[in-house]
Amino acid sequence: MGRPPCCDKSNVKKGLWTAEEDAKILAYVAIHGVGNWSLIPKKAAGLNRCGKSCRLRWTNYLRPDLKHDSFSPQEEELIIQCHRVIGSRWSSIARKLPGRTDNDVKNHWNTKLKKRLVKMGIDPVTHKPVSQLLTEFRNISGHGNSSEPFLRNFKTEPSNNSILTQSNSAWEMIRNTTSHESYHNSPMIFTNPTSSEFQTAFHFTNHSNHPLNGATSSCSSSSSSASITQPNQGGQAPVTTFSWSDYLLSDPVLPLSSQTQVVGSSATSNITFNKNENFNTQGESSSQNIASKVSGTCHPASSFVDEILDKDQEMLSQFPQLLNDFDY
DNA sequence: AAGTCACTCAACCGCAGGACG
DNA sequence: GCGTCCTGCGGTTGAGTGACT
Repeated sequence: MGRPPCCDKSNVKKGLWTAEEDAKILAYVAIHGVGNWSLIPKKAAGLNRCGKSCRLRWTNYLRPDLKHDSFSPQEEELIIQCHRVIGSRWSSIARKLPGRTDNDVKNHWNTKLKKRLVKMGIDPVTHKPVSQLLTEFRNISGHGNSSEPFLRNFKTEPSNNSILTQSNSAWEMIRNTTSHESYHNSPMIFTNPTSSEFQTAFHFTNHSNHPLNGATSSCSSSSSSASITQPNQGGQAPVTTFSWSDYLLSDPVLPLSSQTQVVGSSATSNITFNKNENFNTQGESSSQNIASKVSGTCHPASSFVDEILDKDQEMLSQFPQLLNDFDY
């Protein structure tokens, strides 16, 4: 038996809000304050809206402290940096941007920033250059031979065409690819971005002196990506020093600490997170899933997750202020 | 001028977690 | 411990609109 609906949906208005409805919300808040949204249909006469819908209207549009102008370059850069570190935790990102809502940030990311990164050859999920992802994928998939049909689907020359023609994320494709058959059938074409494109990209994502640069997380996004690497500057070949593929393909008997080196753990950061933030739930299950698919055993993946958890603890212990900035 | 397409963004949906009785 | 209510969150949808053919 499921949970009953929050209101009688057949009797409730949906869709865009009118000025009159907005006025009723404002009047209700002025009298009763924010909260108890479920009481609105009873207390605000003539407002035939679900309380949940009223709360959303207030939160995303009517709140007096909201900005309604377009995002500044500084705000956009902050969104990108935050997304690189914590992924699609829009409410957390929005708290760093006064006057912006999670919905604003999410929409702006999906409509502008994600596309911008893709155009620059940056995977918007991992924030790594697509070429680097492909290199790593070759390493873990055993498709290092360029004569493989899969790799022939990837152009390596710079092109004016879009970087990713059919996917928003190279990593998405890699995640979704579970057999050689699908590799071979993949119609996607990847191209290497030019150096200038990379330089433009890293204007946003990798200032060498940017205080955010050292910030790494066990889960760079909500996806299964879990590599802890820093993109290189200026279009040079990126150097992966800590990749989940290391765990998937390395000898599980050897101590992991001797096989990997984590970058950024000694750097400073002003992107900070609450200690209660659970970065590992999705990444853990996903990486284990990938591990099962790729290696047929879960040992390397669980070691990988353990290592990530350790590194998270290490990072947080080094930067106590990390525990305070994001409120949940 | 009309039709189509792509884009934006407000709003909806389902789920999860905390508070409370 | 359990059920209910409320709130918050992230993903998704679809109406509106402008650009393009």
